[in-house]
Amino acid sequence: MRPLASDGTFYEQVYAKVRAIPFGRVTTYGAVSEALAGHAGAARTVGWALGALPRSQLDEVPWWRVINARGRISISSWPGAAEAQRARLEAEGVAFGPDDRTDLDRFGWWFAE
DNA sequence: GCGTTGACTATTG
DNA sequence: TCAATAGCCAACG
Repeated sequence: MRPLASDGTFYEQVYAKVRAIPFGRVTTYGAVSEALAGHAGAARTVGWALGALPRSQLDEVPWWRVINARGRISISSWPGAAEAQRARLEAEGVAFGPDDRTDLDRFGWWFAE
């Protein structure tokens, strides 16, 4: 994997990575960041990139499969996004615990697994 | 080219 | 487990 944006902007690569997440699996912002930039420091940039995701791409990029390191949804981008994300994940078979947390040991997916 | 901005993460109390 | 802090990086204005 190339170190950084060489085939487009960083967040376009984020979109490509997110598209690679298989059905029924989730990953973390830090994992995407590490897969792209080689370190987890750009995790915020990943979130920022997904926040800049155009509506036309919302159905093509499975942004809902990207959550934080705790297996939790902490979206504040647009209202109702967290509920929509949870609904989509549950539709894919991803179970949420009583604390709205997913089991990363079961549903977590890493690019270098 | 610089300062601000975040859908983050790790650490500390 | 939660809250506050600090470090982090790329895009935007």
